Amino acid sequence: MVTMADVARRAGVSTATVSRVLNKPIQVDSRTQEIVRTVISELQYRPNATAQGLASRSSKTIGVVINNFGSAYYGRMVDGVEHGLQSVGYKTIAESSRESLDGEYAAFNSLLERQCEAVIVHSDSMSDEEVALLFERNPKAVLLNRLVVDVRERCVYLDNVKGAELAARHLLDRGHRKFAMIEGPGRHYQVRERRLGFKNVLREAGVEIHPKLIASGEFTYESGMAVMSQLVGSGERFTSVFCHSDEIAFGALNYCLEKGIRVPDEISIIGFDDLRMSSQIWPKLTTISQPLRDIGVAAGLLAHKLATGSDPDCPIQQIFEPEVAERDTVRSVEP
Amino acid sequence: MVTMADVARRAGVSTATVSRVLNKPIQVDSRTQEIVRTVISELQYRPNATAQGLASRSSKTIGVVINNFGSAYYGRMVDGVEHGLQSVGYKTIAESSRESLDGEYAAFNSLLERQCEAVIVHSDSMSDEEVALLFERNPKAVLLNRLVVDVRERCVYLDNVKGAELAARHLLDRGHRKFAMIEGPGRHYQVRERRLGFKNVLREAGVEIHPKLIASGEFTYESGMAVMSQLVGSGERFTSVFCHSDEIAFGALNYCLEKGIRVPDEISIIGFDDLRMSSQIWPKLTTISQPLRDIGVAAGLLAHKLATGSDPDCPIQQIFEPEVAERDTVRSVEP
DNA sequence: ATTAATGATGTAAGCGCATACATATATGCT
DNA sequence: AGCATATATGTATGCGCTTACATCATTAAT
Repeated sequence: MVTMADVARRAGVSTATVSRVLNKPIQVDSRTQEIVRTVISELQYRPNATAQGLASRSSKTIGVVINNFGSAYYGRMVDGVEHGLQSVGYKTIAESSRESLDGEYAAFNSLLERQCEAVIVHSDSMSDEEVALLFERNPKAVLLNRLVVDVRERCVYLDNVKGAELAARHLLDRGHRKFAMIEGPGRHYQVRERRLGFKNVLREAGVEIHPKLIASGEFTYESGMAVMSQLVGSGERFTSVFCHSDEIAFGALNYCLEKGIRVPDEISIIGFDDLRMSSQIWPKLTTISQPLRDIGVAAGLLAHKLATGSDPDCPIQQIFEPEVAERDTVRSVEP
Repeated sequence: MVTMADVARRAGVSTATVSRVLNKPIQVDSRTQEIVRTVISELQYRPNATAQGLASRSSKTIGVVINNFGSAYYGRMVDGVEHGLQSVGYKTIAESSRESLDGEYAAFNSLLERQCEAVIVHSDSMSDEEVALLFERNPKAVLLNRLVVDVRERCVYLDNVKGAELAARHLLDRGHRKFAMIEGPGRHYQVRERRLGFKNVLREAGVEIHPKLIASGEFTYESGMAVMSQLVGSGERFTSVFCHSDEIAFGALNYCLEKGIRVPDEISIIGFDDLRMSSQIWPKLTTISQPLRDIGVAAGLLAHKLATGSDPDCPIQQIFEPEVAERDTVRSVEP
């Protein structure tokens, strides 16, 4: 490994000067700068970021913990985080929790040990109380796509209640009165919010949803399929179903198509997330869209702000608004 | 920040002892171990991985450069890498190239500066020569899901030629004789391999493919749609189309469905990749499946082997075999 | 010409840790 | 009791870098 000392020796200067041409070039004479630069490239010198971090007590990196890398949902957000951070000269380290509570803590700690100056957490397994406690202990933490009121100033998230309200109104406006809902697992905070928003609107509209037509499963295709089958077999009739995620909606949709139930003619389906695939299937899924990448960017910038204490030029958006992506799986019915 | 010295002082031992209870606990008396451990948790001490890395000259981390985080294709592999490395006590840092050649070099260098002991590269933009040169200069590099013969001992990849051959035979066996092919961008090595494999089989079978029915675009849904439209409009008839990726196939499929062309009744479609979505759409896409996650795991282990020089228990698989995922977009025709 | 200010560079300390080596204590053996 | 060995701990150096401070050479101001 070629070190700064090697460069310094060969260039006939001190290591301090080498360090300066790398970090504060204004302070050094342009001629010596040039010498040092050529030596650097001759020797293929590469600064040791580890040593830089130790010496400068700043790693210029921010961590993010996600559930896994395999799903595009997390990927889009990490993409955004990296993009936002890059614009301010910071690096990103993503670590996955492997879908477990312990994993979330482990990843969080690991990122702190790696000297991340702040860490962004997408927690699916912690309770609100656990999040609040963790954040109280760690002031340099940002919560990704979730709201915990005790630490709301460090949350960047979609308004899930509003998203579910949009879904409900969308169906209501198109004449639907017989609803079903496929929820995600109750431990997820999004599930509680989306349930709330959906029911709010129905209540206001004076429409009932039959208890048998609310069922829950995992946030997966397979689960969506299974739960849809259960709903259809329940004996209760419904003209539309609100799925808590697009993955669930894909499963529900495919169940229908396989069973010859026409969508949207017999049953309308509306999802939540607006994954890229949602507009690439047939029929195209009507869903609630959330700007995952933008949310990631904002989280990155907020984390950077916490890390550096610097105030950015423009305020950082923390609450993002969902929209209805109106496509082909919802039709109008006679009320 | 609480350091080792703080712990040592409070526990009444030297820093060396603290370091030992963390790294080689066998060497220290169980009673002092306990004391140190309680002090550690009292003080909430967290070892500084940066300093550890500097002092031990080993970061125990391996880097991986991918095109982006937003697509599940890369995500699956990163997932595998992380999984494989975790099993040997190594960490992963993924960095994206933002889809550019410069980005690939930048990410590679950045990972080296961050003291990764090896780096795994998924390069879409470098030529074979560029890869070979880079790898010659950097012995601790692994090429992900691509073969460059000059450095074949450091490649972990799918046999793309065979994959395309499988696709061709699958169609041939079902009576198809009029083929079309939608290629990805020619700069990608996979494209060259897949084209080769497909043509190989057709040639052996003595079947011609009309030049007008070979078209290329990007590895995207939109491009697949556009190119399919072009193919259909070409005037040449065909009963089946081989798409170089599932994304392309999704586009082709949706073009057909929107235009009322029945799949597979009028046109059969076969893809390549077997993304998770491929079995979650309707009709389910027949495609060539590649074990992305396993490929990632293997790449991680190979990188670890290069980094440590240690030989793993079992040999590391470098060539992975594709399979036909037979589903609902290919039908048999009368020859 | 003298002094002060400015600019360019060097000196040296120290970031938090691992580890080779030295030391001290306990154990086993004859 | 005396020695060799094993076990437990401490001492001190250095990993590669940044940076406060010191030094020296120029230049501007008086």
